[in-house]
Amino acid sequence: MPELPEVETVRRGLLPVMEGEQVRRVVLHRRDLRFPLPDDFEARIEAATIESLDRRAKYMLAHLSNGNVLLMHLGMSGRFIIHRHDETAAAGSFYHRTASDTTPKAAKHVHVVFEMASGDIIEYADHRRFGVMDVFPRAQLSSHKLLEKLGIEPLGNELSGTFLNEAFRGKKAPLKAALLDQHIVVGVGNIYACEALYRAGLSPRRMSNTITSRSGTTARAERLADTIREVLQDAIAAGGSSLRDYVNADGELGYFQHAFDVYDRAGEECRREGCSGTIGRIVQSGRSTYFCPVCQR
DNA sequence: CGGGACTCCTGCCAGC
DNA sequence: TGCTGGCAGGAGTCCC
Repeated sequence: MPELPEVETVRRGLLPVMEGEQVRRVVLHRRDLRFPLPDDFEARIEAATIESLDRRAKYMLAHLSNGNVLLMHLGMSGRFIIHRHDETAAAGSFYHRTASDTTPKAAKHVHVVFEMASGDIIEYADHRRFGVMDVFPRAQLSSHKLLEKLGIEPLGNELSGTFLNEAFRGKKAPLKAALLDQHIVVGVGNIYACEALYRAGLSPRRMSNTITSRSGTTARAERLADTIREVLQDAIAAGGSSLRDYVNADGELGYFQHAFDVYDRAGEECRREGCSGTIGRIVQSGRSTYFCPVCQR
């Protein structure tokens, strides 16, 4: 599932075909993603050059030379498929179709196509249509509804035990729910919330305020801040090192399945040295939580 | 205002 | 074999 590391890896996969490149044409097969695409979506993008492709939380932000910003969110099933322009292809073939024609899963659900001036084609497929795209003037960036209330980035200097101590003071929601709350720390989804809590040895059911104190920080808050960052960094490193696999032969930027310690491991042995626990699964706010009831307290 | 339930959507898989 | 129901999950919205 696309959490921050997957979005970051997809962003890096898109850089070579997007950054510094001009969009020739935008083709929409349907406009109803999670929110309807604005009527002027194509017009705001066509002929513009993508000056940079950034990430904020789980959103990718393409800054366009015409002053607009293209916002893209993968939702749960969003995928990009890259068709590199094949210069060795026979004249007349605009781009080299690959085996993705035979990958019905993604090909069937291509909703947005960016035809680049380079000849490269970038397709966005999203069978569940939980993904989001929008285009708006750069001046509206900080006030954009989807961006303005986002919490801090987990990979920067802001995330610390002190920050979590402050954010979780007086917060009664379980730690798992607090980690999923994008208004506090962004980028953590269901999988990495489980993994971070496991590494921190904290129960997902523990009330958030129980890892805080009036003194400004606690050992548990420090530890959790560290494991959030580590879990995400490790996943990005794994995604980056496997980028060639990640951008598969079909040009599809898929989600690399990382090796998880607890996620989807219900009934299996806890991997912590000296722990004899068995990974359990519970449901919290409608979502599966995996954890070790023995070493997570 | 905080927190939980509900909602969007479709593919997939277990179970009958 | 084919249908059904449950599950997956990011995040906005609604309601208590």
